[in-house]
Amino acid sequence: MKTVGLVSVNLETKEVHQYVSGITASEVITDIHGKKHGCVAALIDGTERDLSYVITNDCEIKGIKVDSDEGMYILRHSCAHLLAQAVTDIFPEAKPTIGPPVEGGFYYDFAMDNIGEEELKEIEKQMQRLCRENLQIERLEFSDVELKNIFKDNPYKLQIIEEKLEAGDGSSLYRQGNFVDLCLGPHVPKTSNLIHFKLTNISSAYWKGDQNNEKLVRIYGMVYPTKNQLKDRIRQLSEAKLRDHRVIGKQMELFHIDETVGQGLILWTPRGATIRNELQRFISSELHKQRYKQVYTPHIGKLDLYRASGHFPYYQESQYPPLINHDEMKKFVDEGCSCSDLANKMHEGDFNGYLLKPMNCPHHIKIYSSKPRSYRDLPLRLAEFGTVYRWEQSGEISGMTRVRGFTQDDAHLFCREDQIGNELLGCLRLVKIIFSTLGMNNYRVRVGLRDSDSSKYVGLEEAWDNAENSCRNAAKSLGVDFSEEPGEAAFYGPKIDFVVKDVLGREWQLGTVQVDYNLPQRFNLNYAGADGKMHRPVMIHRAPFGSMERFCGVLIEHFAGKFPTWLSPTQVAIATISEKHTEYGKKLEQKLHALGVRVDCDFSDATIGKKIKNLRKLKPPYTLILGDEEVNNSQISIRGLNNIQRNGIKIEQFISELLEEINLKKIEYNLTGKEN
RNA sequence: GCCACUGUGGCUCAGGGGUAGAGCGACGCCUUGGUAAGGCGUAGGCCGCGAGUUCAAUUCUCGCCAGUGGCUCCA
Repeated sequence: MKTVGLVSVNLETKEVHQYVSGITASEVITDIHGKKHGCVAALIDGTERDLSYVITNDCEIKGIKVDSDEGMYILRHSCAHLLAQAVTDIFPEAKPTIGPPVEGGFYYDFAMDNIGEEELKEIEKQMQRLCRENLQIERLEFSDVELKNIFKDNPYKLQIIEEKLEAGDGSSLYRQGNFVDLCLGPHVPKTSNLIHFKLTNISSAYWKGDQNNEKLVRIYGMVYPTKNQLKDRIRQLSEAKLRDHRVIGKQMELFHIDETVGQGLILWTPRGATIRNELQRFISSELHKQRYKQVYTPHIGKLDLYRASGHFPYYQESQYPPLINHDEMKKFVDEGCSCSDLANKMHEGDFNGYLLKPMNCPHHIKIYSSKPRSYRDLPLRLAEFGTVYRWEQSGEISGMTRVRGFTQDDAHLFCREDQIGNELLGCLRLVKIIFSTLGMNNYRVRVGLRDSDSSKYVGLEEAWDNAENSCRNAAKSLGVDFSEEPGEAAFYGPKIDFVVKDVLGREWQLGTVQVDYNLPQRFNLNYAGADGKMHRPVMIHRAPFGSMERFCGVLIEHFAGKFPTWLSPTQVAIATISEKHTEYGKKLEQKLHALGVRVDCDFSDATIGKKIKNLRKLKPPYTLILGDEEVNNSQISIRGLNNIQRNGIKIEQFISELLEEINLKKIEYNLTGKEN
């Protein structure tokens, strides 16, 4: 062995250690951190390497801990290989394609016949066997010619090799037992490192994500360094399932979707409508404070309006087809006009039908232009809970979060160029008030800017600079993390999006604020300036909730149905011990109802335990228990949703505390204290 | 839109070529009970819709509709 001294710098401590050339990364890390170093790979001179990597030169080395983000990705990636090994063991004809780690887990796509749940179990078992065999995972280097020979039966891998050749990335191979896969690595050292895994579901995908390509079987899974982490995640997922707004929505009777009404069309049942109504009242009062004007506009508009706005020509695919009037319909029928003729005529503007509005802006623009405007009128802020209809792809539609008819808490601000900054600030302030009132603090802000391809965008360069700076400054003023994303602007202006993270870790784009130079131009909007000349206003579109439907869906999951009292469809439930207490209960119900409190009662002859159990399905913040004790002393006993109990409360005290909690829109249930 | 899977009383689900079952809920009676299921009984279903195969279809096949998980798209 050569005895060349080599320097390795431990990045964490900046200490310098000397080793004999030919030592592995693993040995170095063990020397520095001890045997239980918890590393799955090493970062050597900034490049991720296997622990078995042989060091022959001076370098900087740092262990990659399994529970770091990088370490988890390596673990997941290795587990994807393990999955592929098990699948090819059981189904020799299956051709592995790609299997990357993703956030929360990994997947692998195979060209093979469809499989079901039972096969999935079989694959899991085989993976477990392979883990217990504790196979070494080793890296092998081959020339491209050799690689092509190894994968000669797998056209997908061959394609990848070709592309890698082109990119000059070089290719390597990883082997565990009799299984080899094309991969750059790094990987964990042994299959036993992967034992805490679970396959989660089977789905389908297309080669390279293109539906013109072959369809592949995709298997998803997750893996963790320890059994407890895996168990925690499984528990978290099953809890998240219980929070699913589609499940809770049914249980609490918040909304209904009926296939005879139509896909993606929400029927707000009374209890859900209550939540929506409270939210709308809340936002209306904030709009009033910010000197918005509320308007109402119809659900349809003439096709020409949307030809002028550009919505009809550019987004026809995602709209409901236009409506046409009786006379025209009759004329076309008499002419023996086919559907495609009709479509062509519509497209060419031969007749003027109506469109279900895909956006509210054209209507609001017409309100703006309904009379001459001067600079003194600006900013003009027009708000509407405006319902719009869009033809979402059928496979995309889901619960309340992806629908075809939805109501935006929309507004359009018409302002002067120099007012943009202030207006944006106002918009963001509004969003912040709303989110913080609802306790939704896990969100991030995305500022969408233009990229270098100027041909994609309308409006003047200087105007864009101004708008982008205003967006940036407004986002900064919020005091939350924000990212600037070039290329994410709309063609008509930069935008600020609010992305909320739910309990499952999924992200939902809710609120949005967008600057628009396009529509004022298309509709030739103007105002008289102080200089006596006509100027063009700028528009800002903004919707803090996005849509009432999606927002309520996300809120249901956010609160797991346990809404704060001011929002809860049932604020107080009343359960009596026996028939003797019904009269007292009814009086109390009337009193609360008269004060605007939403009450549900159970005066039936069921036992108190049963009544509580049944009422709990409505998730009322407070359940009042009324028996002899309470009736005789003009008292109540309160049982909270958190199961905390308070007895012997005077009715007047309860009412004043309850009303205070509702009026202040408190998030916590104050009357029964905090859960332990 | 594409792929796979699913569709049985209000809800959750079992069953399966000979026209249907459970639990919860609803309703009625008994019970008058103190904090997550008291007892007994009754009603409720064109087994998603339409065709085909069959002596016979809720069950098998095809088409459609809808839901679920993905892919793709999202002004």
